[in-house]
Amino acid sequence: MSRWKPDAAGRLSKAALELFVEQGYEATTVAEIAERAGLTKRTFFRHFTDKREVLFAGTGELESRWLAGIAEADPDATPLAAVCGGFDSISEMFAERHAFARVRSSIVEGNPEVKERELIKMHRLTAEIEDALVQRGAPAHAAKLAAQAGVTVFHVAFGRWLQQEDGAALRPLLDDSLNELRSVLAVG
Amino acid sequence: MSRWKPDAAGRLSKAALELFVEQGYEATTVAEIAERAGLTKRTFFRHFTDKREVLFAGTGELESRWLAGIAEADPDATPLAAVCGGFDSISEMFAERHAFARVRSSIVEGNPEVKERELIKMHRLTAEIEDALVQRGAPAHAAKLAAQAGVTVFHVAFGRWLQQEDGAALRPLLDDSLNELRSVLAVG
DNA sequence: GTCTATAGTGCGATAGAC
DNA sequence: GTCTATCGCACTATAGAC
Repeated sequence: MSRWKPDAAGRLSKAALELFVEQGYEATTVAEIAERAGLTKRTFFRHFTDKREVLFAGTGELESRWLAGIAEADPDATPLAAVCGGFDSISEMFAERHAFARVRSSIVEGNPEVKERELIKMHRLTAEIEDALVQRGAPAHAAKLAAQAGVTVFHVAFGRWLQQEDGAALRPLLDDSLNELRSVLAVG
Repeated sequence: MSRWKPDAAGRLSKAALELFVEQGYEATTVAEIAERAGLTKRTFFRHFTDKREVLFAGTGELESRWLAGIAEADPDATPLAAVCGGFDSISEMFAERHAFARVRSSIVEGNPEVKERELIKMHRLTAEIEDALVQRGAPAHAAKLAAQAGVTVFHVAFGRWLQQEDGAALRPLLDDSLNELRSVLAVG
């Protein structure tokens, strides 16, 4: 039996989301979040660099799944095919988190400073995908464009998934989104 | 004869860029910028909401040219064609600013807080392009994807243009970038 | 932990243009 | 007289140095 309850970071994230819903993001202090999680403010800052960051606890998993998907793609696959290689795994990851994702999204969209952080995270993710493609031997330009296209496809599909009332699968929306991007580019 | 020298904002921008090159962004104070422009700190903040913003004085022109290009596009043009409608005007705008753009870019890339602001500006621009496409009657999804594709194309082309030592035209790079995006999406 | 420098704000005064 | 761009000064908040 360990001395502390497990998953301090998870408990902090959960407490934070609850409080943000109850009283709003700005009105919630780090001390309150820590208290609800049965921890101290100091411990909060050991796990998260700042208050915004508690809303990005899951970001690392998206990134690692996506990059793993690229790493596992057929070495002969095109850059775009490699980028899409992680879509199955990503969709699985979100399968049980639809309600959570909707709540989280409403907080992010409602707070410009959190939204900013999200933009930066997405930008970093794009850069890492690009790097991974270059590692696979993709030409620099193709890597940049494929990475950006993949993130756009994800972003659009994810937005549509969030708009759904029910938690239907993300996976088909990713394919739809990719096909729509293709047809948008095909004409004109 | 008016009481003040004209173009206070322009003088502030110029002074700021010079000082950022000479001593770095962080090491330069707003008071120094104002002094070099023959103005006071208080006046600086009448023209720019904060220190970062002085590096985005030209952003509005890019935006207005791009949106004007969309507005002037053939009503029957596809969303993507409309998005590309402003490329001529945008290329002209940068024709005489290659050296300036390279210097500015080095400052933006070297300062995370400025880079953040740039990401946000790009995001807003994308949203405005999307809105303009919706105004033209484009379906919501197509508008979002075409806007994002257009900004990606611009971003990639602009990056390549900045890397050039000489100030060759931006225009052909935009076409190249669009064609590369098409071929990246065509396969895989 | 304290101190300092700087970002950024509020507000009244000024000196013209109209 | 009003309007506008600027100045000047006192202020707060905070990040970084020490």
